[in-house]
Amino acid sequence: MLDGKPVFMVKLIVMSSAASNQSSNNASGAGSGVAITASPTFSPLYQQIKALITQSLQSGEWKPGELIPSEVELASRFKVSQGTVRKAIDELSAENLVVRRQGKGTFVATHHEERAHYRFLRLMPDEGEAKQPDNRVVEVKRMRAPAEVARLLDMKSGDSVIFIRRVQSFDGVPTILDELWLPGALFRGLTVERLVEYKGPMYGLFETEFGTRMIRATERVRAVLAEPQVGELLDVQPGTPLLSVERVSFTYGDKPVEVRRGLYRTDTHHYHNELS
Amino acid sequence: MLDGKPVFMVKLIVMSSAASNQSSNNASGAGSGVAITASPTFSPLYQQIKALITQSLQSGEWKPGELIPSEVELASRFKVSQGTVRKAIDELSAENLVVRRQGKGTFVATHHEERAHYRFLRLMPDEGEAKQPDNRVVEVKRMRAPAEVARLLDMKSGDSVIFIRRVQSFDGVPTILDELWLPGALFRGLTVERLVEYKGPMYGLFETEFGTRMIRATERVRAVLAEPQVGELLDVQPGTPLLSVERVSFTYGDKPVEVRRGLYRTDTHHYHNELS
DNA sequence: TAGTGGTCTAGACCACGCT
DNA sequence: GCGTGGTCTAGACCACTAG
Repeated sequence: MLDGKPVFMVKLIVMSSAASNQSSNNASGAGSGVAITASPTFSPLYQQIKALITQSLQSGEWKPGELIPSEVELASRFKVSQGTVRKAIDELSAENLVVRRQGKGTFVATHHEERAHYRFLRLMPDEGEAKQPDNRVVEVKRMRAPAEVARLLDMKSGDSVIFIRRVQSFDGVPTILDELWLPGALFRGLTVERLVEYKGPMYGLFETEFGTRMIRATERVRAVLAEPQVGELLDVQPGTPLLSVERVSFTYGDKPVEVRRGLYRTDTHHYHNELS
Repeated sequence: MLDGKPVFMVKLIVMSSAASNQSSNNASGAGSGVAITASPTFSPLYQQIKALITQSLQSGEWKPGELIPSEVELASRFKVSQGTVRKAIDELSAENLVVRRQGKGTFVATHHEERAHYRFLRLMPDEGEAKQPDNRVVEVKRMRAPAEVARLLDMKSGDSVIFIRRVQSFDGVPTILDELWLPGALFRGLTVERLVEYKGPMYGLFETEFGTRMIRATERVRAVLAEPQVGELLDVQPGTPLLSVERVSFTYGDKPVEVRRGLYRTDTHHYHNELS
């Protein structure tokens, strides 16, 4: 593997009589292969394989929804055992980067699936099943990044961002007011028309049309009072208590690519969370 | 394993020439051992091992903080390979029921550790490191379960519950007002004195003094306005927006054992969440 | 030095989905 | 029937901890 280009550790394809094996103090727990480290930071083989697979995901070699090579093929490609590849994919699967389907193969995760639609939407109805909201895009414009947004997006203040404001309704009741800031360079060509035309989750649009896949996010939730302008959009009195949800979303390499501020009505819905 | 007492599947210790192996249509993927099922519900061996270990945790055979038998010993006890035990413990570890420590062994998880203290407290300061709050117990009393509480605790309405009200402060600022309802039968003898005396997290007290370990919880978060009585306890004006966090905590076997309603000030703190 | 969990391998069979 | 992921085993060596 690695064609002799060490990252942290070089795995030598030596099956026996390892002459240069100076019983390293920092080796992997390999069985048949022998491994030594080039630096004090130890990294198991399966983590290196995981990193290599992640690179292929990030580079677009395997696109969302597509089938990736089977475990046996990856094992032979990387010159490791299937078990090692398996452990790497286990972690990728746990991180929702990849989805395994018994009998079919392993697929790159995509936001175009039922199961993904509610992964980032924690607002649930108090009674009954979760439903897909209706979207109404209020505004899309290009602007200069406010200082706070620029800081969160790891950009310079004043850099170009795309700003979106939209309202989501459940059963005709406006419930979520979202404001989004996206790096202008990544989302060039995003217009109100394309947003409105597109059916399905917005992250699906970002993934398919702009090649940016949201992987994880952090949220900060607060209680606030509805301002008059907000009250109009959400059809509530000014002073109504609302949840303020500040989200920062990340793509591969922990790169922030979205700042979102949502205001949620919680009279018939609640923000659901599992602690474990 | 199981001494011939089948749960879902019987693992026969037959190493070769399995005469009675009628090529079952629903067997485990065993290598050397042969396995057949007694019912149509298939359960992998490691899941059965996991269930057995969980039983020992639940029964108190191994108490919180204690070392459990090593993987090799469990493997020999259950007559399976170490790899199978390992996979079972992997899952228990992922569920925070157990903590692995390389070179030392596997320990029963406990709320008496640094790492556990913040597992169920999602309120974080906007700036700086998380700190342990100061507790002030306002009230402890025995009462009859309100209908809603009884429903959530899987009890009959009117059954005895213990009610606790307390205020938690950060840097002297009252920030959290908690109201708790606990099943009276499980927490008999819980008094305001014992709560006040006890240093450390409340779940640690529950675990040590009452033998009930909280494993997971669900929360429903809403935005509400401070009532006058609440405003006094949290030192805010009536009408101040607060987070309302309704928690139901579960112990082994998904049994609900706590209903908690927290009101959080979010002027200098926020409810933190990771989406992945 | 002994014992524990952590990594890695090789090989076997099973459940599943498709052709 | 074949290929995929899922389970299980046996054995090896490594990293870490403690006596």
